[in-house]
Amino acid sequence: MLDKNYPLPLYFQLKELLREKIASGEWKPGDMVPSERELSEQYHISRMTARQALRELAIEGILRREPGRGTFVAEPKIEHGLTRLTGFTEDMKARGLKPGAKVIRLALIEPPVLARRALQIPPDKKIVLLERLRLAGGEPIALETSHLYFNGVENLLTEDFENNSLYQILSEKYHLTPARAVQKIGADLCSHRERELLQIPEGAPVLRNKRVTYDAWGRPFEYTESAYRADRYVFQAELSAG
Amino acid sequence: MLDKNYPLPLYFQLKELLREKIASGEWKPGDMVPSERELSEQYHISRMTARQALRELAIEGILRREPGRGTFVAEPKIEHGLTRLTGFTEDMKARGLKPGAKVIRLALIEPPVLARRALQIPPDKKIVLLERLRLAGGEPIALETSHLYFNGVENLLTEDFENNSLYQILSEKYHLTPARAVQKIGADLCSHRERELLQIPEGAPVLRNKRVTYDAWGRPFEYTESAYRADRYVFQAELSAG
DNA sequence: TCGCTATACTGGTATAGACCACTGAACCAC
DNA sequence: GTGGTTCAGTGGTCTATACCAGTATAGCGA
Repeated sequence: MLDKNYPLPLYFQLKELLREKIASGEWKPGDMVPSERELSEQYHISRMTARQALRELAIEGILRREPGRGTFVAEPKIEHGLTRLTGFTEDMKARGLKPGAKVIRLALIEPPVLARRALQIPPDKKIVLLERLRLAGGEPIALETSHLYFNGVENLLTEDFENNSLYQILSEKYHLTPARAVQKIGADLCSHRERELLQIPEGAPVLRNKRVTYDAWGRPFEYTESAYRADRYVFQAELSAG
Repeated sequence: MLDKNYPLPLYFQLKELLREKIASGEWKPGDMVPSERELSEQYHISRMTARQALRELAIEGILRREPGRGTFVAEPKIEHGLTRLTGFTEDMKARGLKPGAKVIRLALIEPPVLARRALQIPPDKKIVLLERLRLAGGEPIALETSHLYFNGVENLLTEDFENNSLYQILSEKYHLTPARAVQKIGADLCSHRERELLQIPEGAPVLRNKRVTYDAWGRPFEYTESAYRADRYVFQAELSAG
């Protein structure tokens, strides 16, 4: 029941109550929830108060309102995918998998052409190349080749990239936080090298991802090419109009 | 001024009016906008109506509300690199290519399981299946299989989908505008059927895309599976932090 | 059987009034 | 000056009521 003397607003108490009904499974996706008028009568509150609770739950994506029909429990929300900028580690955690990494190569090199162009690197400058086999639940998922370029990038050569997320190290030790990224996603057949490292059959498909990451001032600092096992990984994207 | 007889709701008219003040630069970021009570007196509307306009603009990130102080014009947003929701036609035009389509199948059918689940279709209801070979510059690019379900969907059977965009027809004739979509992008090898239609070699990779599209009320109305030629197409996404 | 209409719902919009907690400034006593 | 009180103004919450357009259905009439 709702309590007028409780410090929390009535509409907020009602929200929690409705949320609980859905979380407990008493109301299932697609079910109609009581109408605004029913709720106002049942809990002795005004229609506008019931309305505010329903409206906010609808904005949160928990309910779905249909004029003339009623208010319904929405289908379970799928996690945000593409629009949020995350690295492999955070990505895997969000999918409920334990992320891992095996460093294959970590070196200061002359940048390849694509990286030089993407990161706008002047001639004679070197970059750090970090190649890692990415694991989830102990299984190889992707081969990640990162090209990094910023002031003092050579300090990265002594970091431990097997037990730490790249973005975590960049953020905590170098005050370099990714603000924006552009990525291109394509399909391809695996190369011989990828075939061996990812333990997939010859001629198996892979998802290729090329990503350029920018800091808060719009400076590109990371260009990463990844090859994901197609049988273990899909990109998820949420699009919106306008 | 606001017009009670105008078909658009008063709070909506007020929103547009306030938006205009901000867009024109009359009100700058950080400025305080008139209080709810001032607006209700000035435009001869109730406080709740003014409140709804202010609340929605705050949700959109255009205004910032501070209890006890007032409502202010928000600082311009930094992010907003959201992926835009478009169909194949608009997508190809944006890439500077001439889009085309060849209808392979257009029929009223029992929905397959995946479509039934995605579109929340009750038993015994039929849907429209539209299978098209999509072209760009005369060359086959993708095989698109759309499942459509909404009130009056059977009228789609007489539409011309070779010379008109699906979203254009839905929007203009059925007042159905896509507001949100969730898509999953993966890689795979082409099937025999795709191989023939897309004119690619056996064992060639394809990009697979499964998309569920929702209208402004959050109702799913389209579930589309597409297979893109990997040698002709890449998805591009812009990500932002936070 | 088919199509229409009346009816009872729904959420959306709108009004008018009320009290609350909080902010900030003016004021006052020390 | 400093610390308190008062007070007007703000957004937040809440009640009660009203009408609208859209939806679903039961029942009637041809």
